[in-house]
Amino acid sequence: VTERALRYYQELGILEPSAHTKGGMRRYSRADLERVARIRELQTLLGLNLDEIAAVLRNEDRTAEIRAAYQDTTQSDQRRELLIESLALVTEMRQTVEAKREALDAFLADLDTRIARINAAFDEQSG
Amino acid sequence: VTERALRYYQELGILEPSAHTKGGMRRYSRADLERVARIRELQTLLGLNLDEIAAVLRNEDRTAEIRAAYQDTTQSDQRRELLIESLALVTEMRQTVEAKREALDAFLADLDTRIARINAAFDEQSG
DNA sequence: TTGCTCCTCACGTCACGTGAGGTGGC
DNA sequence: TTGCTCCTCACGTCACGTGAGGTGGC
Repeated sequence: VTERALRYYQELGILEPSAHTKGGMRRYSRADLERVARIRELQTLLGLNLDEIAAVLRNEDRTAEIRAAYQDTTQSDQRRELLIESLALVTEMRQTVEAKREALDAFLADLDTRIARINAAFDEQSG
Repeated sequence: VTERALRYYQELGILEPSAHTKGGMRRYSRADLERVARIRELQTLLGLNLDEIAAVLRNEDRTAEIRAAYQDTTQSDQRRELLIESLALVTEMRQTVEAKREALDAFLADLDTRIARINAAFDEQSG
């Protein structure tokens, strides 16, 4: 992951360096880098574009907020709303991931039959 | 998959329409469309770029050729070479797919703990 | 103080998307 | 014969890659 990518994520508003030096240099914390890793994971594993990733990250940030402010019991209605929203989003993502995994399994099975076929051709040649 | 994509694949030499009308219109056979499906599968599931896909397709085309010309026993040495090459390529692909599947499994497990956590928060709220 | 790193434009790339305008076959 | 489909440029887009040239902090 290059400098350019980090700047591009910042430009899109999905990654803000947690600190700047007085000279204007961007400082990335460990949490920032984990966020970068999350972005790349969502890109490569699920094939999401940066708009979709922005939506996922927004939701994850909000649920993290709820968890952090769990003491204040006053707004339990709003909290319930956010829990419902999170559950819907995560469940939806789970389904797409599950579908992708099944497709990958089918792909693997196909590769295995190819390998078996090639080995059979070898045997036929030797025998 | 749009017209533009088909033309682009043709431009790169990875998909040639199997026939043309006298007027110059491209005719895609069922085998052509299967090739397109293969291209998309390699793109979306494995994240290969069109250069890498070209290499995979070249190999698959050659192994298909070998299988088709299996009668002529004369060039058994060359055939063995191609079998070895194919086995290496398919085995390598199998490993990357396996790695991807394991990553997806880990991703699924993470989603499941998130779902469980949200449900626990619901229970805590109701109880 | 001197490199060196980081900075901001800005153009290039890959895999197409999307009209713009024109010819030719059911 | 008349639309309509397919054709070829050609510019736009997304997610960066890659220098070009300049300032500022160990």
